[in-house]
Amino acid sequence: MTRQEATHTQRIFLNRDRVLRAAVALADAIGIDALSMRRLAQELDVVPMALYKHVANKEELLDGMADTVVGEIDPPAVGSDWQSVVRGRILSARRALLRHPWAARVIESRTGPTPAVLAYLDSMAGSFRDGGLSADLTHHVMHAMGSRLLGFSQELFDTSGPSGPPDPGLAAHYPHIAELAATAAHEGGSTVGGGCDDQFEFEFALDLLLDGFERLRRQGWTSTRKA
Amino acid sequence: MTRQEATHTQRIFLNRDRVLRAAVALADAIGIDALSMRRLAQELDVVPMALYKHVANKEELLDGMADTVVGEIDPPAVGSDWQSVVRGRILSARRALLRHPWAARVIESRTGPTPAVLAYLDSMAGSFRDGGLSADLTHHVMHAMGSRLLGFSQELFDTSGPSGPPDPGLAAHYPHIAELAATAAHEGGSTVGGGCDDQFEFEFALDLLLDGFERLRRQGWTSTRKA
DNA sequence: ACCTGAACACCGTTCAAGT
DNA sequence: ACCTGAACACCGTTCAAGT
Repeated sequence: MTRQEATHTQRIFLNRDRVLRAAVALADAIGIDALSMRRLAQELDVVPMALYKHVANKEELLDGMADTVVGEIDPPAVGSDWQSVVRGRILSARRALLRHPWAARVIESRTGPTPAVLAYLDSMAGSFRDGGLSADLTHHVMHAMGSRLLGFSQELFDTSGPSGPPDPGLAAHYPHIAELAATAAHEGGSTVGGGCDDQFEFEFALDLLLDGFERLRRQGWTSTRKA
Repeated sequence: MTRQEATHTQRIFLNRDRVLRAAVALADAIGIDALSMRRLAQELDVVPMALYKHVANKEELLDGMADTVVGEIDPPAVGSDWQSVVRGRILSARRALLRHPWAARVIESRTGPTPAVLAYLDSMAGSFRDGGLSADLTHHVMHAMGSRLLGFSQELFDTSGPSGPPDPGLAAHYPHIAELAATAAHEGGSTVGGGCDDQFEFEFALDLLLDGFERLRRQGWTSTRKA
């Protein structure tokens, strides 16, 4: 079959990469809950079962989508102190997650780490070790960071959406929360309903942790449990 | 209809509480993925549509299940320093989540905070304020804690399951991770495959954060952004 | 080798009807 | 008032068949 015939009949062969990239784009467009094998097949002008030649099942599709997003994280910077390297990489991971709002939930739902996640975590562990943290401390530091290593905000609820005017009943039932909300409104400066500055909160928590780790490193901290 | 007749015909009327308690018990038993409206109805010896008189839809059922678990968290201790109060409450929340392994995912999937979560967060904010943290600092501290306030481990993957023997190929591809795994194996003392001490890692991260907050409080920290 | 069609065993939810 | 039965519009996935 010549290229012209292929173009004419619109028979472009599927492959794993095309499936994954279409899945990522579709999830970006319609949300992860609306992404079904059937809907994805429709997007690729193909019958649902055609997908199963390139992906064992939906879980494997989600694995591939997670790895696609993790693959977008920038490589580590060189020639900086370890805190800058780690900080910059995590902020890059956060930007990747913000580009694909469904990605955090998908990564979290994987039962085990995918190859790209393992590679990323290995690289991050290397950055801590290169910065002079012991293997012992690096281990606990990686656990303490947890999903934040991949740019997860770890907030309880997505505050980025439309927050509307503050509920007048809220202050009566939840006085302390109302007080904090008022604080945010004053600080934000811009729109009152806008709520919190997610980027500020993310960096506040990140820097608090990194500073804590550096303090432990300087103290020569080791876990006190028996060997 | 007398009570005997009611007993004989097994017609026990449904109500919201009975539905929620059955849902929690069923999720504990068969896992959250297997919990469907149809399966829950079957457990209650009722036709699926009977549930919709007591719960608007499945989302509202999940809301109720989340609040049931959050309601199990112990009240705050009295007469201690703020760090002990907060720490004890969060460890209680963690125990509740460990009793209901599905709960973290369900709470996280709620689009907004449920009433029990709001009440809990308000109470926690109060504990920080009573400890002498400013409203400003308390606000950022609550964000920094995020889901950890409710006992979430925030780890990337569930390390508590059966971890099996270490993959021999892992050391070759991911040398830094292999080194950390070796550290954990030595420390754990007990079974080599057992992996990490989740409780230790949780308390390590928690105490690091609480210590950081107390340091900021002593310094009289305020967010430096314009008012 | 790669794609198709029909079917299976499920979902959450509606609607109109029963008692 | 509370529960039921049947149906609708979906799922992920199997299997045997097409080309």
